[in-house]
Amino acid sequence: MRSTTIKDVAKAAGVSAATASRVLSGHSATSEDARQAVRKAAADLGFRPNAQARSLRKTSTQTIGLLLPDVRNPFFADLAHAVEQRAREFGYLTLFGNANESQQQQDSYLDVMLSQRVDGLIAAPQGEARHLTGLLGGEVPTVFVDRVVDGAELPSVTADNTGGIADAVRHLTALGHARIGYIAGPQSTSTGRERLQAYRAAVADTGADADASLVYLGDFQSASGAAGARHLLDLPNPPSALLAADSLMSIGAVGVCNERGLAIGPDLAFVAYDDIEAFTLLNPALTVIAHDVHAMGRLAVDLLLAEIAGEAPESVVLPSTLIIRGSTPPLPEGNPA
Amino acid sequence: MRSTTIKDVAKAAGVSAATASRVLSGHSATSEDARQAVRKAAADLGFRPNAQARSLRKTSTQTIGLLLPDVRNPFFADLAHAVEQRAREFGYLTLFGNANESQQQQDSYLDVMLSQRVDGLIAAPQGEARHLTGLLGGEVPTVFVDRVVDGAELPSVTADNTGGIADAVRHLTALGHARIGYIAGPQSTSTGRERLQAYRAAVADTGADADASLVYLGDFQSASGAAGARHLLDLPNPPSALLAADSLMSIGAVGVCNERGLAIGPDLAFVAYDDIEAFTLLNPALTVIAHDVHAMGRLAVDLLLAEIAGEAPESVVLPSTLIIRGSTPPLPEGNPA
DNA sequence: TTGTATGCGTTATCAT
DNA sequence: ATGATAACGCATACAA
Repeated sequence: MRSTTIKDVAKAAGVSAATASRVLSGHSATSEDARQAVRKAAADLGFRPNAQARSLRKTSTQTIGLLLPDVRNPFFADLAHAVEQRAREFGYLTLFGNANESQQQQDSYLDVMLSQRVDGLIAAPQGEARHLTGLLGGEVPTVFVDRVVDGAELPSVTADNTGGIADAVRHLTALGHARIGYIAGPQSTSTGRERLQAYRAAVADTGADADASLVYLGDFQSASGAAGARHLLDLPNPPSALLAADSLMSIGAVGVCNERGLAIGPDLAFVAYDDIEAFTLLNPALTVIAHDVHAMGRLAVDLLLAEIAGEAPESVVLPSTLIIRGSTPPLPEGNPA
Repeated sequence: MRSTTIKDVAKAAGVSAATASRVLSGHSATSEDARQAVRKAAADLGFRPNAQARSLRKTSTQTIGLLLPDVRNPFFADLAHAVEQRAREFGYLTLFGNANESQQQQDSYLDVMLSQRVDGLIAAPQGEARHLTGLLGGEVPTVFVDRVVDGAELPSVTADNTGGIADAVRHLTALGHARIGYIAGPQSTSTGRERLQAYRAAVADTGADADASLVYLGDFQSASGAAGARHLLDLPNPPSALLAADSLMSIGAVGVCNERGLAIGPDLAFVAYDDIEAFTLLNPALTVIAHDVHAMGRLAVDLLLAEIAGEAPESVVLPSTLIIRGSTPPLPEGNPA
């Protein structure tokens, strides 16, 4: 049951292991005879090189680690796809870890990936710098994607959180909304923090109501979006517009509105973060803050490869685009007071 | 820049590499003194064992491969999550591959995973038996999930495709629909084939219209769902109900209906395959054929571990459940002719 | 062009 | 309880 090794191939081909290795990796000079014999023997025996042994000898594993908080979030699923396809173009296998929005699982995956000697790491991290840097103290080239960790001086590819949220708030206040409810992401993530800060700044800037009870702290999962919507709609003086900080929380929040027979659009304006196809199917379709996820994943890989090559790539911030749809219609009752 | 090895730890602790190894893997007997010294040295140096070297020496890698056709499909994203979490419980790392609904990428990932010497493989395959078995000719314990490959005698965890589709067709005909449009999955997958066959059988069974033009062959991606809807709605004698064979094609199809101002429910009954949360947000919410994806992923891991342990686990078929929602209302115009 | 010998980092064997 | 040594499978430096 032991799998065939290069020695078996060499023996069958009547050459030394070294020659077999040379033929199979196609590097050094080999004779036509040797090539034929070795190739035939390898095919006959179904030889498959042992990647472990190879990467023990070389120093690279041709493997990158991708650490994501939640694959079930369509944004990260798309990101995973983009990263994996791009890495594949360069001959890298993507080792995928799902932290499940949990510190502990994140740390444990980080540990495993470093043990696996991935050539590089792409992570959408959470938590604090000393935590992470303790783990990956310059051990391996790393790029942050979507999220960053303050104080960790690493290249990153992120979205313009601030601009996206500001656009959304401006759009809503321009429509006449003075009380905008905000379902925030967890403050243990940079995106959660930045977006909340941007919301507060934009509210202050546009003169909308800065009532602290208009903010609900969620956790980027659907259920917390539902809880947030309930909290905000139950307020004595409920908001006339809702803004949720990611797609899953948006789904939860919209579900609650439907339950209550609140018509999104006429009764309540709604802006979602991240553009997922299903949002265009709702009636009305949701206004969203959109990003080029594909570019994000692609760039993350490119930056990582540059880093692996010894360069010091610049971080990239991708633009956010507000896509206005039916969920944020002009208010019928006229202009803001 | 070379990472610290067990020899460095041994030297710092003033013991041999063998003793250091014994302490760190906690197997054999060691003295208290040795344990303390080695642990301290390892911590000080930030020693992280090289998994490559370890699995070269042992025969296992504590790694399983998961080969999926498309992470961006919410069904497979959920499945990936379930598999990964379950594997993790048993100390296995999941090596994840996205075949992108492409034979070629599937084969290439299979090759890489076998080279990486995964201890087992969970795959939602496509294509033909000789193709796959050529690749994984008993080399590694394997379990099929969701899809199977005919002729490959391997344990599998699948859903009751036939029952799910039959329920849906019966439900629609009971409502009075005689012409049911079907957007099928690719016939290179077992699920695509089984579901189409089930549709045909159920149509014959219930006496609905067996017009071959009511079937459109899609590819499990959103765009083909849209194309299918257009094709079917443009028929001279269009169907009064639509059934799509997966969630992404459902999304594409619903988009087309919206574009055309066709009201799902009143104007056109709709049943989607797979229950994704966003479907409950539509107005009306979609009737779906649902499955317990989490159980599917979990079971796939359990079967695989059994196989790795040398057992011969039985295949499992999970039930399908028809969840009736607003997209398939009773027809106002009375009973079928 | 080819073979021999050595080492990658770890653990199992066999002494002591 | 511990140390020296060999071996896992592969790729390369060096010799021939």
